[in-house]
Amino acid sequence: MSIRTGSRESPEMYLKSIYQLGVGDAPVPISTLSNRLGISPVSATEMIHRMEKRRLVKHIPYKGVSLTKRGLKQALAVLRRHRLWERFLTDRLGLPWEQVHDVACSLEHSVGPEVTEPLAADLGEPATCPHGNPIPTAEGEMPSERGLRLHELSAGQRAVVDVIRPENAEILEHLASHGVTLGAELELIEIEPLDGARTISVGSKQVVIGKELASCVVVHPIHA
Amino acid sequence: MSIRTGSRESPEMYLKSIYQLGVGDAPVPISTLSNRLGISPVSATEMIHRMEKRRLVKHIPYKGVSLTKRGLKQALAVLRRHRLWERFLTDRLGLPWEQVHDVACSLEHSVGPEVTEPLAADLGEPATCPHGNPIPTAEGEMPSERGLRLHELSAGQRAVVDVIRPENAEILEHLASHGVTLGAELELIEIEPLDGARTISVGSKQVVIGKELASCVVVHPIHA
DNA sequence: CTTAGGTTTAAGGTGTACCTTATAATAACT
DNA sequence: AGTTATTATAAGGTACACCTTAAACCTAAG
Ligand SMILES: [Mn+2]
Ligand SMILES: [Mn+2]
Ligand SMILES: [Mn+2]
Ligand SMILES: [Mn+2]
Repeated sequence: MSIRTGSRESPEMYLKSIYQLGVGDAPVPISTLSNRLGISPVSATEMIHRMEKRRLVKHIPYKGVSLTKRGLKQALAVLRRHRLWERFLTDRLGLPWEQVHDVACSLEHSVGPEVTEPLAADLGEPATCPHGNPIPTAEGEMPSERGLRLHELSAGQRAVVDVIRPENAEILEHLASHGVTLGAELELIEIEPLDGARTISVGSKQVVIGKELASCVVVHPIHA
Repeated sequence: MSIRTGSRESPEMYLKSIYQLGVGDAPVPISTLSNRLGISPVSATEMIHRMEKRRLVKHIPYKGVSLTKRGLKQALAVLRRHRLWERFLTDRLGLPWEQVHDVACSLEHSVGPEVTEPLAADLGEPATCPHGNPIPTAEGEMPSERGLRLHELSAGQRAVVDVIRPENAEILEHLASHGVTLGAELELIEIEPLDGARTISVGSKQVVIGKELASCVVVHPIHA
């Protein structure tokens, strides 16, 4: 039977986080990483050392970590699995979109391409996850993400919702309850001068959304 | 983010194995268990001790291990997940039946009922896995398995294949290549007096199968 | 009733993945 | 240049899940 647990989980989560925290080729400070993962900086450093031995990351002391070619490839593979499973959970099983992220975070470590690719085929090779984030290709190419954040719109502008990020259950649920879902068309009515809260109209309703929350919504402007 | 790996895998594999090795209420010797799992008896004993603290098993020294109510419930839940994933992999993704067992053995530890039950519904609440083994119900009831093994048939008897067990890739592949698949109708032609090899006819062909292998095939006799 | 063989415990290790509490080293800022 | 805050390392732990070798123990068979 051979049990061989292997535990790919933790290193894969580090890889994914490093990828997602990185902007351009700037190294990610270990503190940022440890913070995101909810792990002590000392433990994160330990893990980074182990991963460096496996040539998954490069650590420049006092600067941060960056992915090697191998690491990047693996990170994108995990991200692909994650988003494909999310699609499966919503499209095939009908789970609510605010719930699928956590489940997918567990499934993403459990299978290889022999399952992922047939799954992608069955789902019709989707380009994005249910929250609008692009799915890396099987070859490890990440489609470039373009788009404005909602808080970057100016008053009077109309736009369509493309992505919600991060994929936090509370955020997703809250936005959805106000009608802010993928594909929704909205108009920015006004910006509160003091706290930066945004009043938007979506559907027939008007909603007020804090600047913080507004920055979670990625849109593309339209002229109507 | 909270990484919390938890590692349900190993204990769950022990539970599943104890369930499958148990006949009736007889305790399973740890040597049998350690053997099945490919783990040293000392390590298995260690694990059993940990599981006993969690009230998953009861260990009677020099006799063996048996599942507690809690342990049994969990074992059947794992088995249900395993067999549902197998069905998913064959029915939805079209993976070959000799390959799905190993993949399912990884997936079975990754999700809870919030996924399993919608999955079961999507699959049409199947009663058996692709290899014919019964799927425990969501309530934790195991449908009783009845049926003769192929090596228990006498010459001249006709029967239909219900289950192949164990779900070993080589065994499955070999049998399938001879036309011995679920639902196949066969007739036992003769039994070799010396080594007990069975000559059977299946489809239009005649095949010789060792006694060992014949015992992996569960059938129900028919009168034709 | 003895004893051989299967079973358990003891002892000491490995590697992973986390923790805390220091202390050292460095980068960036005044 | 000196101070401060961040970052890294050192040291010592925990828990899991495996390993080996050796001694102790029980059971069941002879
Ligand atoms: Mn994950
Ligand atoms: Mn998503
Ligand atoms: Mn398994
Ligand atoms: Mn099966």
